Amino acid sequence: MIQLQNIRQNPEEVIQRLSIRGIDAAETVSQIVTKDKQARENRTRMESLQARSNQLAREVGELMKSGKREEAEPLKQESVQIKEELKGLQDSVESLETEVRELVVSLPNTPSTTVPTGKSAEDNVTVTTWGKEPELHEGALPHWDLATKYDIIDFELGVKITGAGFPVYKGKGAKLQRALIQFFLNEASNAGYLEVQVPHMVNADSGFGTGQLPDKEGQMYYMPLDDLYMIPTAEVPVTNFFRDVILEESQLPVKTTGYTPCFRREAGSYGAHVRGLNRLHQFDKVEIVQIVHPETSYQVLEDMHAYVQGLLQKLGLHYRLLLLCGGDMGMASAKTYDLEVWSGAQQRWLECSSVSNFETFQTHRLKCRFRNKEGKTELAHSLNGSALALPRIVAAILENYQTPEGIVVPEVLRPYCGFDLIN
RNA sequence: GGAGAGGUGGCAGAGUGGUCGAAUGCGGCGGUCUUGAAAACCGUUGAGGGUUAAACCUCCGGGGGUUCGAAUCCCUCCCUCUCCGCCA
Repeated sequence: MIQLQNIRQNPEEVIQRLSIRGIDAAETVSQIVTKDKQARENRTRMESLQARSNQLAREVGELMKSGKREEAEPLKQESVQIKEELKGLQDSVESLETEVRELVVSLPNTPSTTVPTGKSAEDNVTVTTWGKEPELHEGALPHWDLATKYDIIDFELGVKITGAGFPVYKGKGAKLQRALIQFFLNEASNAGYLEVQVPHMVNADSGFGTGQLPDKEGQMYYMPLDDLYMIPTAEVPVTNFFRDVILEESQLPVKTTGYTPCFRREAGSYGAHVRGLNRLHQFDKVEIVQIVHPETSYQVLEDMHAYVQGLLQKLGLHYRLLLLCGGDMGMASAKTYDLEVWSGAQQRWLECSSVSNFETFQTHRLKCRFRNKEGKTELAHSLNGSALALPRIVAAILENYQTPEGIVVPEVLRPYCGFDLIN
């Protein structure tokens, strides 16, 4: 969440920054400022009463010790009175602070000044495009037909055992999937990320820490019996490693990578563009996460999308890099790049990675700090990116590498697959 | 699922209802000593809020209660560990 201190000190700037997202936060911000001021005034009074109360208790203690029970009586009386007064004050401070907190939590992150203003995907900026459209042979098929033709992904079987959006990968389809995971993890390790395996369910605290809760509750599968959520991305468990952690400055940056399946309810997103692997309830993804010094986070953001581009290039997939406009970014992000891979048979771009700098939005919620040179604790910055999300990569590989003889496996994956053609 | 134990500062581990934010040990940091290091010794070392700086306030799993005063007593919830059962 945004730091209250920022709102307090620069309300105008916060409003201005949020306008990059196309939202008008003036009303919310002014409410926050007003209520915060009130809360602080009440808190000051409350604390001076508490100080008096503590002092009285000490004095009573002294008197009791030295046997002067009678002399303690008037002090006790005063203490009881203070307690009466305190009760109301405490309630008001608590409710005011809760209101302030809820308002602050409801605000999305303030975008970086380098983020283009805009409301929807149409205002995103294409930064670079790499490679070119593959020339497909006559009768080229979309990946869902290829999946059936070569019997490598069984959507119907998934429907039977679970439901729509839970495909079953079979044979070379399953092996291709495994090869990609292996390839991505190895690349990440080589780039200095610590590989981890994490739980696929998280508690509510973790969901809050990375920004999924309370706002995106409906996007996660929830198990009420145990009060746990299926992870929508490895970002959630991995970033929460650093909840309530104070790092030494010398430990930064902390780089972590993990493969997990991701579970998303995708409520209300059924339609023409969700066929095949385009949008699933369960999919595989390798994620990279970094906790960094605030001064370096924007450089790291550039490094991270460059790293992801490297993966796509090694796979030989035509892609483009987008700088998201304010309105198309997730609420926790200060700046996001998306990578979209070209889907040859569908003739459209598919998002396969999203790389974001959250600045202190997550670390503030997580209380993830580091000790700076002055020896004071300071919020770190967090970033993450998909490296990569598998289904759309699989879709692109199947479609773009198809030939009349079968689907050619990209060179770099052959050692992992153990075959070079799907036929 | 059954039975029991426990949740205190980075870790370990004390704590009689009354200067306890909390003994002690380890670790960390600074220093003395040393050519250097180790050892030894001395000092220092939780977080958040607040203040120019202090004062001061909050926090001993969460929430509620008793009391002038709660880490300590009561209620409640959560979590962890051990044993048994079941099981990959």
